[in-house]
Amino acid sequence: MNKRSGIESKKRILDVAMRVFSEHGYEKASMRAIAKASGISIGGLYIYFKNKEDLYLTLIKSRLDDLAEKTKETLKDTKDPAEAINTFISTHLNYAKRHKELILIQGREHGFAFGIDMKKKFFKSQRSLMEDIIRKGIRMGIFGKCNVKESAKIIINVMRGFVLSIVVESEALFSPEECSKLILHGLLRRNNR
Amino acid sequence: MNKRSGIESKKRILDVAMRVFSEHGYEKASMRAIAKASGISIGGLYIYFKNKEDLYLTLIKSRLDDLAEKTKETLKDTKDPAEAINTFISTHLNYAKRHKELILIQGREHGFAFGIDMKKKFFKSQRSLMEDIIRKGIRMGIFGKCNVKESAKIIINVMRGFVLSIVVESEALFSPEECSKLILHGLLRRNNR
Amino acid sequence: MNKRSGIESKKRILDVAMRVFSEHGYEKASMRAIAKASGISIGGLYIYFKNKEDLYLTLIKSRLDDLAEKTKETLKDTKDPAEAINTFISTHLNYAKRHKELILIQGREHGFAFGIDMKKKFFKSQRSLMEDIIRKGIRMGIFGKCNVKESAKIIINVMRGFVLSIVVESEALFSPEECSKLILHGLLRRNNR
Amino acid sequence: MNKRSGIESKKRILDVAMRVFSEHGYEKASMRAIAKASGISIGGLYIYFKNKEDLYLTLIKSRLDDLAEKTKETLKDTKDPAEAINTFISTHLNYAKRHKELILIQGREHGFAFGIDMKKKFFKSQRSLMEDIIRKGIRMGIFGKCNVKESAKIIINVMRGFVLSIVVESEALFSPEECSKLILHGLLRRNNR
DNA sequence: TATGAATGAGGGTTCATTCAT
DNA sequence: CATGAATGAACCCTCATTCAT
Repeated sequence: MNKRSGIESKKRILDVAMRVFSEHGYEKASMRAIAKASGISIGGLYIYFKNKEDLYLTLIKSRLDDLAEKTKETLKDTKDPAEAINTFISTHLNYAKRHKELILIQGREHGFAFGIDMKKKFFKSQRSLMEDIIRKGIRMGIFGKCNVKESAKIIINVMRGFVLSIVVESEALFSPEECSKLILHGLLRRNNR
Repeated sequence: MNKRSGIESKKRILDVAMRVFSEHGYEKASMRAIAKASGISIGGLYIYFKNKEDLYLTLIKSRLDDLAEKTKETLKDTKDPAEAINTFISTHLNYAKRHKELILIQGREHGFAFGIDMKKKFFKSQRSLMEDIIRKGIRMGIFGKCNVKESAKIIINVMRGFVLSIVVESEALFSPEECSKLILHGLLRRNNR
Repeated sequence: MNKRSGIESKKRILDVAMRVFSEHGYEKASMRAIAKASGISIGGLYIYFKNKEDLYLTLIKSRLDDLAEKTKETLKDTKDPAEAINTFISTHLNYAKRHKELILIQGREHGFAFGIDMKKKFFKSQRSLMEDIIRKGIRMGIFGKCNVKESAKIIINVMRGFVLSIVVESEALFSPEECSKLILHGLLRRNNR
Repeated sequence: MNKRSGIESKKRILDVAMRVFSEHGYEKASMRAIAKASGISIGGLYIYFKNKEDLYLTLIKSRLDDLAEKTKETLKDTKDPAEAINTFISTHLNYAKRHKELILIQGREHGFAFGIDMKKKFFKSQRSLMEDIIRKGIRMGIFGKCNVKESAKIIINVMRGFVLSIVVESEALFSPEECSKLILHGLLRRNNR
């Protein structure tokens, strides 16, 4: 009814869809509900998005791109690898806390490979970012020798676990500071007196 | 009209359901499909399980109980905290790899709080197990001082992330050894030669 | 499990079924529920009754026969037609109040002609009983001239309406005395000074 | 994919539903059957009615409102209470004969209180209409003294019984004239010559 | 562009009835 | 006689998607 620019409508739909998807999960979120909450007709949805999956994927992609962008941005002028780890972790954790919906990314509701390539690509790039940091740390003599690839994977996975715990048990949320500390120093006591 | 013992049928259903749920996710897994794959009629399913949710929850609970049992068992005669960490991690990671379906546990499908109490309870108990290990390590002077609770949370979350990566990007799987190493030693170089 | 005589079991089933049918209606009453409440296996039900319909019909018939018997009994030595009307009405109304389940008789849940012949037969016989009373009253000069058949029908229908109101709106229940009075005297004022 | 106006479709569904419900009863009437007979898809039914119950209730309400309206209309300019009784009875009986489906109103299907409030309200209002008539008759000295409320109840119940007999045994139908006569004059002979 | 009525496959679930034990 | 696991058709309802307007 309201005359809106196409772009505006599309953005509006995406915003609403994020909310609806994160509230009900992919399967239970209905196009009808998204349409209604967007103030757009059902048919209207299909003007902007090929189908439900397309809408969902577009959504996820935009969020993932956003986080990737943010990460790169923040890391840009961090020289110290230890601090970079710190920054990386807190950026991710805070982003996750702010956009709980991201959990959806991981949701395993639909059969395999549902926008999975996109997600893989995202995680891969984040992993390689982390690898760079670690490698640099080792090169600079700040970090001990270790399997760079494996370590990067592990750290990325901590973040992934964090996202999950937002949903499953909020009391499991941990602080970015403690996380950095553990990742950097480990549990074992440093016997340097 | 095959006559099978009730127990046999129930077990058969649970096995098949695990497969179907993990293949399609909760929402997309249909009772029809489970029935067919079980070689049991649709109505037959409802003899053993009140409804779909009941079937799902029973499933998850058995797996969770199993892992909890296994963990406790393995940890029983481990004296060294560092080794305990090691054992804990490899037990979980290997279990997850063997029972990829466990991912379901984490799925954020259907509205909130869907068997979530059960899951919370499980994670809480695992967390407290981990806390005990860390506390013991500190008391013995093997681990450095740290926020026990936070550290436990983080370690548990690494495991959680691992489970997820099984689905999302198998190349992100990491080795239990490297994981223990990172958790124990941290990234920073030990400056005691 | 318990060894019971067949007759005893059959009676037990009928009693329970009456309760269950009247609580849930024919369609919603399940054989399973009747079996459970009877303490008899599902299969057991089918030993005594061909099927659900058979069970229902047997039930209704027994109640109807019971009421018919009771009516005849009570009327046997009533000489005065006016008193007979009185007796007839209060017998029916009280029976209905005591056995609310009778409503089922009228329940129109299933397609036409579901034990309808039996019901017709019952009402026909009650009607002819009433006709006899009225005819006798006219013959004796106590009742005024009227269409006997029509009047009988109407009176029977008052009873039928009463049964219904038990379910639909209990506040519509009326007293047998007032009913007899209306039927006998009518609304118009008697201008015999 | 026939495009019909919403109102047209809704009306069409209601008409068909009335037929189907009255033919099979609420429980046995299936949405599929109603859809098919309406020339509308199953899903289409749910555009206009929230669910089966809603469809049923809407149906009943419209009929009840219709009859209530008709009654009031007809009674409006009837001055003589005796004639009013006459009118009231024949209006109801004729309406019932024309719309046999009204029986549904009374059906005791599904658990208690299923649109029962609506029905109660209807009957209550009809009852109070009848009470007014009777009271007026007494005041005018045309009717004898009697318990107004009870009498009204009884008369309403005659009508109710009539509706039922349409289904159970059509030969029990009686004429409005005879009914009015009985209600007005009673069975007893008037002893004023 | 935009609408929303219409579709229809498919979902979870129930239940009368059968039959091997 | 008695049991109750098993069957499968049928029920109500949802929802992504289409298309005449």
